[in-house]
Amino acid sequence: MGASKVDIYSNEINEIATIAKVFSHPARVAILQYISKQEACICNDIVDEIGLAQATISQHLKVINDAGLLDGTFEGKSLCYCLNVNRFQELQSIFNSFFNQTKSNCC
Amino acid sequence: MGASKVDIYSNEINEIATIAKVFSHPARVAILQYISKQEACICNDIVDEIGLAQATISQHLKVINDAGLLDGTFEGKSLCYCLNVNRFQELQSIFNSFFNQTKSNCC
DNA sequence: ATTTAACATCGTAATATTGCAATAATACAA
DNA sequence: TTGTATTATTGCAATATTACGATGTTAAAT
Repeated sequence: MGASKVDIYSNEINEIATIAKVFSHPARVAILQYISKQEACICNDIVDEIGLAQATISQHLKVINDAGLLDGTFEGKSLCYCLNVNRFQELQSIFNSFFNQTKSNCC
Repeated sequence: MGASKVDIYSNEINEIATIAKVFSHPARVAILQYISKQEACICNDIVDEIGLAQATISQHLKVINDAGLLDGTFEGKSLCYCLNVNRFQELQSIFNSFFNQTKSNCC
């Protein structure tokens, strides 16, 4: 096997897991942190900053983008990757509501 | 490759990614949610509830436990898995501080 | 001491992820 | 159009993860 059995879980559970997966790799966390610190940044900056190959960074950016976390504007020949703050806060609040509804009542 | 280059990131970044990884599989999210709803539960309950093999559940429980999220008490021949609420809230707050310090200032 | 019940661990197969080099695609500049 | 710079995509190789059956382990019951 090796594949997650996605269909046996509720949508809510799958959503939490999908969101968490975005943050489950340090490169993506670093990229998000870096993007949020810059006024404008292009992929090559990220490559220099993080220390992975350009292809690898591009791949991680795709994962971040698929989660709706990027707002890109085209500026000349280079892309401006920006954090989609609304979406970011949406993920935060989905996560927090999971945390808040998960309480222990034994031990 | 296939292995994450953990050593090129800060401790904070690796910590976020490590925490997120715990929640990045729906089975673990479901297990956490289930544990928090029960007054006492043992592994076999979880197996029935989630629909994965006992060995698989046990494996996921190990990941959850390694994150410090379980408080287990032994009751006779069966284990009582409980959520470590303090640790759970600690993870929530680490996550939230990451979210809160990550803001966009372009676009 | 045996059996039974509940979980853990091991071994293994299947799939996913990570990372990079090479190559494509795109947009601007000359 | 040709070149150049920037990012995406493709095609691997290496490692990680997921899942399960089989087998251990442990503790209570008989």
